[in-house]
Amino acid sequence: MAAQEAGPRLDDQVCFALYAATRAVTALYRPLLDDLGLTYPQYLVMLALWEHDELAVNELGRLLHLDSGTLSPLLKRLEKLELVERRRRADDERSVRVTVAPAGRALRAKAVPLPGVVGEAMGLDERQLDELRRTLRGVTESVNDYRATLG
Amino acid sequence: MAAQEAGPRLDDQVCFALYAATRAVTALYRPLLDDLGLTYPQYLVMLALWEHDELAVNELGRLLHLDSGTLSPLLKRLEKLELVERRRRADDERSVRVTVAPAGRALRAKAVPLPGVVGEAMGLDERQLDELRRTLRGVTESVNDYRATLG
DNA sequence: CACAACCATATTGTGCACAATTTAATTGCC
DNA sequence: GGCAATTAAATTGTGCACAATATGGTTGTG
Repeated sequence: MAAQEAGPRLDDQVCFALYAATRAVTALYRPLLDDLGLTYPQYLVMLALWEHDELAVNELGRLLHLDSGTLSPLLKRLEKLELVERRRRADDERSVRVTVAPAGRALRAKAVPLPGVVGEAMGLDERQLDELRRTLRGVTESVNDYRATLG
Repeated sequence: MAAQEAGPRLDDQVCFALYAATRAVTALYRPLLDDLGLTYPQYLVMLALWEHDELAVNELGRLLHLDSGTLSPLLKRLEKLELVERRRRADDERSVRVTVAPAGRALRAKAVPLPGVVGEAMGLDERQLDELRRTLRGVTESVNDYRATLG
């Protein structure tokens, strides 16, 4: 009954399944996003900005679970592409507000078909996609709560 | 009926849920793996080697879906830590076979409790974990097949 | 007002991922 | 045997992630 193996096995790990699935999906996005001139993390930032139109760096970080070490250089690249604008707030010079530039707004139309393509490639129906998303959000929240009890 | 939004929304994206869950789980692993002196990708490599004892770099790449650009420097770091050994095959000098060094074998015992901790932190029971793993593997395979048809 | 505590962002350094190229060895074909 | 095609790793360059630290601005307290 007891496993002969003296340790954890690669294929038993849910974490590896997660890791592999994430990389497969972002690899699928890559050629599609190439047409928009974006990387996948840049695409996520644009998604957040298209929805909110204006966000401080720390608000973006809260939405995407990313810190300034990741976001600062990424936002500079988006700025150089003229997709976003960054401006220090007049009433609090510590804070940088990020807004969508005209070229960034125009890009949104090209992003509309992406989720459809990716959803189809995943081979799940609407209900399964919904359940997977719910499960993953539960895992994320549960793991982050658990981490908070340690750190 | 039709969405008012003119584009995809961040929270609707299964891909973002995947991305967030993967990063949360690897962040949970990080302090645990610090005790073993490993990063998460290095841990995956050790998992594969503990199971197979000897693998060529391209076999390792097939198992983990990684290429030599990622694996070569990673394996050199593991070699410097004296956890693995790398040796060119005598009968085919192109191929590098990677084996577990004594210190790497000893490390396996310390890795045994990890999956239990992580499983618990995810807040899913055995059956749910199993289903999630199966779903994720299906997604990975389906997406990779889809990518292959694009070429 | 001075100044410590705090806050938001930026910078530095390490280690993945991955595309593209390079190097070196092997195989296939004549 | 000679030589093009193929194969396996390694290298180079870009862009995340993230820890640790630095920079500069703001707030609270005496």
